[in-house]
Amino acid sequence: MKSTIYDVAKKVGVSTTTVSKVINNTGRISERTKKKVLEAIDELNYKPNVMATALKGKLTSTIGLLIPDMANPFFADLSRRIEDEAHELGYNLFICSTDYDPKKEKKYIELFKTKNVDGIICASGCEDYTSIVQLVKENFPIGAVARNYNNLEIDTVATDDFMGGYKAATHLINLGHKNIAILAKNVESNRSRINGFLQALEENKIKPRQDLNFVSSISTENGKKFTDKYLSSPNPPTAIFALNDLLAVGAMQSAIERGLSIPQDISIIGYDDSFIASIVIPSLTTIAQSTYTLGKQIVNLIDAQIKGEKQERTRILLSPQLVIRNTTAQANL
Amino acid sequence: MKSTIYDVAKKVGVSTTTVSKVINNTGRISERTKKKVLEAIDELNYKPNVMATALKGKLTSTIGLLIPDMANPFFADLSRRIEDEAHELGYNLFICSTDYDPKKEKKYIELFKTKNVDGIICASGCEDYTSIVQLVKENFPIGAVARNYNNLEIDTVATDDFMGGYKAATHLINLGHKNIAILAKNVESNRSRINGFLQALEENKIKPRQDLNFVSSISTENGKKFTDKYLSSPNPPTAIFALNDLLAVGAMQSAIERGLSIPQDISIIGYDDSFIASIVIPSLTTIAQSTYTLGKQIVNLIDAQIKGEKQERTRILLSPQLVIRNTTAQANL
DNA sequence: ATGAAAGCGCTAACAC
DNA sequence: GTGTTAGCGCTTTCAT
Repeated sequence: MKSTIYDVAKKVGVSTTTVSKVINNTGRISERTKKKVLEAIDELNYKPNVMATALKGKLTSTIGLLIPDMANPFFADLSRRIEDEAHELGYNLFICSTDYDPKKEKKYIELFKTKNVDGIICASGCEDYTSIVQLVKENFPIGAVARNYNNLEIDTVATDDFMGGYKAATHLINLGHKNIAILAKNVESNRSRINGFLQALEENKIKPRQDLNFVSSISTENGKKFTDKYLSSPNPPTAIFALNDLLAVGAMQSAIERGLSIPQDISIIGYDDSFIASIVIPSLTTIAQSTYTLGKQIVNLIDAQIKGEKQERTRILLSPQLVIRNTTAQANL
Repeated sequence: MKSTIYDVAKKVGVSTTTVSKVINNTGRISERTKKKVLEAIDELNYKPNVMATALKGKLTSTIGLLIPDMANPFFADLSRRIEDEAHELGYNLFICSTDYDPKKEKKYIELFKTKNVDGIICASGCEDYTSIVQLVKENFPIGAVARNYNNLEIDTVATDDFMGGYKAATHLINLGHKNIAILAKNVESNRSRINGFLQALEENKIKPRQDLNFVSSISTENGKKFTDKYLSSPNPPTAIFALNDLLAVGAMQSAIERGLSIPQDISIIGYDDSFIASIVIPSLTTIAQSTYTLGKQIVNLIDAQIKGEKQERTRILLSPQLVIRNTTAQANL
């Protein structure tokens, strides 16, 4: 049977109060009894019952993590980084995949609350983020990662999406591309990237294509399907900017199936620099977001918030990096 | 402030016992009061406090999941399936990555216990599984997925590794390959696959290569490195059996870098059929394990165990499927 | 420096 | 059909 604080108290011959005090390092306890209590705890292999502690209003050392989909390599990677840093700081993680569905998001947030999580990290990027707003209002410890809610005062660690789009476009433009198609899902982060992309086009007096259609979900299948459409249009692009590596791979498949050589006949650039970017052949030029920094920073921000160490909110915007590999080259005009 | 069972009781004008009874559907309550209580619960948006319920010895509706690495696509996928089925049944998931380290496994299991999880699903596959044995002894609800502890009486859903190895070898042998190298990590599941592989070789009177070296960790880098070694040996293989798709991709990279054509010059077969198998070009022939079935079944098994619905343990062995794509062809002798 | 006692929110005998 | 009461394991005043 699991030993309780009573067992420890009885064994040492003190009250549970005393034991509680040495555990929490509160009040004043003589070195002698402290030592004896510690020994007893060790011998009995006593572990405080989190349920009971939580019931008394203390923390549970648990964080809830909301992501769109664990099976998406970028988020799998990000989750792993968050997990590592969270464990480092003594937290356990509840992870829930929302599939960009605000209903699921809401349901999971309620779940998190009934389970008394100390804080919530949100990377889910639902278009309707009413639930998040609500949490902020309640002053519940919450942070956003890889998402940038501009109008919300919330701890944030994200990459600069506008800059990412700008960098991708600039790279392609410098290679002589003027006819660039876009592969994207219609979510806020992607719209920012597209704005950055358009800005670079404008600065170079290049008129954007008018046939942008958003994919319904992020998958290689959709990347392929939409690229097929672009390539069979009357005015096929010489380059494709995919706002996710998975979509980029779909674009590659489409091009190859049509007998096009990458990057000689068509340039393709992805986004995220997930591991698949270095796996595909030719390896994918892409815009990198550091899941490591993203994960580490947000956990520390949330931790500080939970501990009440800071009142003001912090917004960290990381600079995305262009990683040039083998899917982009001089435009073949 | 969050409302408690007392608030509900007061509002309706009954005792907390009555409220508790309608919540748990125990005892006998008149339809009239039942209805009134339910209404009050709704109005106050009352949610039972899990901590308090758990303290009374009830379940927490939480399951702990142990996997080697969330960033590994196979396990990311499996986790997602488990997550979906678990939510379906009303469970929340704690996920921890063990990196095949028994120390971490032990630590996380203790963590799970202090957090009062109802059960644990283990896919971590540590060589030293003392902690798992201990759990079984304690009669703690536990199940193994994608792992087959032969000598342990434990709920299990796994694919038949021996059969998987056998099928891979047979496919290659039928294509005329006699000189096949292996890429694997030295863990139990892989050793079973290799045994199946060797069995097929023996049945066809083919002598296995003697230069098998296990990789220290599963990565494309290691797949590439070890394939480099095989291909520069005096007697390079005509086919490679990689016990993980990631390793297979590394093998592809090595072959391509040496100017070999796949599958004309060398055949490569992977394992798992994770999404990367259909992403790489040429797409990868591989042995498929159904993460969907694996995940769904183990969660149901654990659920039944938690609810005390079954005493005997079940071992489900799924049949792995050969998925022929474009990296295997007739041996070029 | 230590302990008695109340109470966190809930459930389960047991009584009526 | 409903309520009284004790207690799950712990923390925290408030005494001493």
